[in-house]
Amino acid sequence: MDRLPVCECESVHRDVVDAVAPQLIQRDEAIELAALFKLFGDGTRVRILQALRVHELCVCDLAALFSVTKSAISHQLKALRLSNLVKFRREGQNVYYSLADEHVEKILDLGLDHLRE
Amino acid sequence: MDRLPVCECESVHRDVVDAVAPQLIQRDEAIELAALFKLFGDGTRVRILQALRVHELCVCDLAALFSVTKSAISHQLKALRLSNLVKFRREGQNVYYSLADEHVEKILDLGLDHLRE
DNA sequence: TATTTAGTTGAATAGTTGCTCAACTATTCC
DNA sequence: GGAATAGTTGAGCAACTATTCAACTAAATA
Repeated sequence: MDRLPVCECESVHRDVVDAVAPQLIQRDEAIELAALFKLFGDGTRVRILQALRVHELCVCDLAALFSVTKSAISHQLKALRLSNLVKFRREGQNVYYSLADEHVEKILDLGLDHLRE
Repeated sequence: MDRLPVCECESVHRDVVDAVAPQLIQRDEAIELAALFKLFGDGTRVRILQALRVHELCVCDLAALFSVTKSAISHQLKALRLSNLVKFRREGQNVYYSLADEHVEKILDLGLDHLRE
């Protein structure tokens, strides 16, 4: 049985491919990883995360900082919340958001390093 | 003149917002940063990058590894190439791709750390 | 209880994206 | 030069995404 049902190529470097294949991450894990980075892949979310590393902020503060609606901020915060990139606490009518852990900051910094190098 | 033309909120923590605002990255830079992470935000591209950290590979090899067409791989490689995440060399009919620098690996590792912690 | 403000949510929409297909270029070999 | 194979590219399409809008919940205050 052919091990390459889709690719129409014939010049596959069989030895290299066979050596690389077992070292790859699983397809499902790759998709999870991509889903994580996807959260960093939007200008609004990146700005939210960068702001939260300076100080915890409520939805209104973030909306004011970026001149967007509370609704837009809240939608993005929900996505960040569901993936455990931010945490929050309610105090009266306000909900204060902050970064969930230091991974988030490290990822942001590495990205900036790459851009600025 | 009001400094917050869009946000309809009234409970903005003016002092905190004013303190945070000057520490934010510029909007344009946030968008660049998001564009960078967006490249890591697709399962196929993440798998390509993970494969290339093991060994340089030609388009055919990648297509075979993931059972997708050369065209799909080539489109994704183009995106990665344009953002300098991968480099390539032609040898005869083959074009061999490899990672452009160690930032790429570090970002991938941080992402995996976050998932696996 | 009624009112006000902060925040969330779902539906709708406009914009983006990843893949497929077909046509194309580049290189090798005859 | 002509055929074959590797790779690239652009158009088209289906799936996804970020925002807006309107309706909703939650807490404070009178």
